[in-house]
Amino acid sequence: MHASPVQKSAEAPVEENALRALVRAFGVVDRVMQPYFARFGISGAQWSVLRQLDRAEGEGFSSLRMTELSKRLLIRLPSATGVVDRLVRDGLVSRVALPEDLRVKLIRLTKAGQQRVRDVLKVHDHQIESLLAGLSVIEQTELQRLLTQMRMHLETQLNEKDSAHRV
Amino acid sequence: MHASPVQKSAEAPVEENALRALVRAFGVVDRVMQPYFARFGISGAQWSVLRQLDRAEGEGFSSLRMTELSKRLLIRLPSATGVVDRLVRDGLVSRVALPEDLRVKLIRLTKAGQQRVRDVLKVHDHQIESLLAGLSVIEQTELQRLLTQMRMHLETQLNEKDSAHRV
DNA sequence: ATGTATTACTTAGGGAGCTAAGTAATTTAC
DNA sequence: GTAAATTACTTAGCTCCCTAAGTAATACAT
Repeated sequence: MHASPVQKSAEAPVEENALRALVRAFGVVDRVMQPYFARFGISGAQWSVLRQLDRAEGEGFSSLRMTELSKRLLIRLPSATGVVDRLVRDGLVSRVALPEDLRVKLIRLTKAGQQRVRDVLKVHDHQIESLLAGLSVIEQTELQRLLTQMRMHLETQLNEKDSAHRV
Repeated sequence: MHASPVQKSAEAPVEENALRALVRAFGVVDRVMQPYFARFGISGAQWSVLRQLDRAEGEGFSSLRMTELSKRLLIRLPSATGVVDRLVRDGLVSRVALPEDLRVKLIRLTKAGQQRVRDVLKVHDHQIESLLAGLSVIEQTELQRLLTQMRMHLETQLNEKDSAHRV
């Protein structure tokens, strides 16, 4: 009945804690970002698409095909179809066929989509900054390095398994 | 200064990269873990529930109520309801009413659920280790520290907004 | 004691991710 | 030149997360 003593810390191995920390941090980030994007009438996933298209414009491409989009977003093709469906429905993006290859659908920002991107960008840096205000810039850089290193490792692992598959 | 032809402010601020790194890392972790858990006939979310219940047993509680479960999992109550529904359907967990307060539903592992936890635990440490093999133990610890610090900050921020709400 | 709040949980409905199984269009192979 | 394979994308069906709106059961307040 005395609840005070010791926490009995379950000694979960360090690795488990790092992973759990990742999952939890992501969960919280997600819960903060969702209402933020909702103010603009979009979701986080939708913003990712809009930003990629905007970025593509900066690189001189006025549109992206679905495969390219899904690669850049690190999601599977069917998931991309869904997000794009909703963006089309909301008039922020349009699907255009590529004449040379009718299988390909090019996705591009509509005027409204471009405007939406501008609206978000106006306050975006500020939002991101406040999200990460709990860490110093040096810590942010370190965090990014560690996460990227981890991701690289995992992607290698994933690819290996993929090929093993095919053997 | 130097900065070449100045990439149009593409100076993607550090913060954005740290956040993106987080989102991407989580995505990849998720894609690795999903097939892993699938081998045991469960999902990642289901594993989280099973593990919490197992952990609770270790702490001397043979069951957890929904609110407690959702708090531990850092998800909202309705989300917990869904996961538990599927675990009940699959016979790994059971819902029992608390006589003193009929609003409360106690969730506990069934025999099959306990067995499933044991099956997973047999290989779990190894799996987690291989996931994080891209980082040294020191790096893992640092990553965990940074993520936790970041999460704390965000949770504070969330709570503040919640209260602002109610004012 | 009785009517109102609060609490614990579920239901309804929407977005997003996944895999597996379509459907066209294009390429390759014979 | 047609049949088979491949490619690009969509559809179907599942889990999981969310918010908002129920529904009971319990607590509170008069």
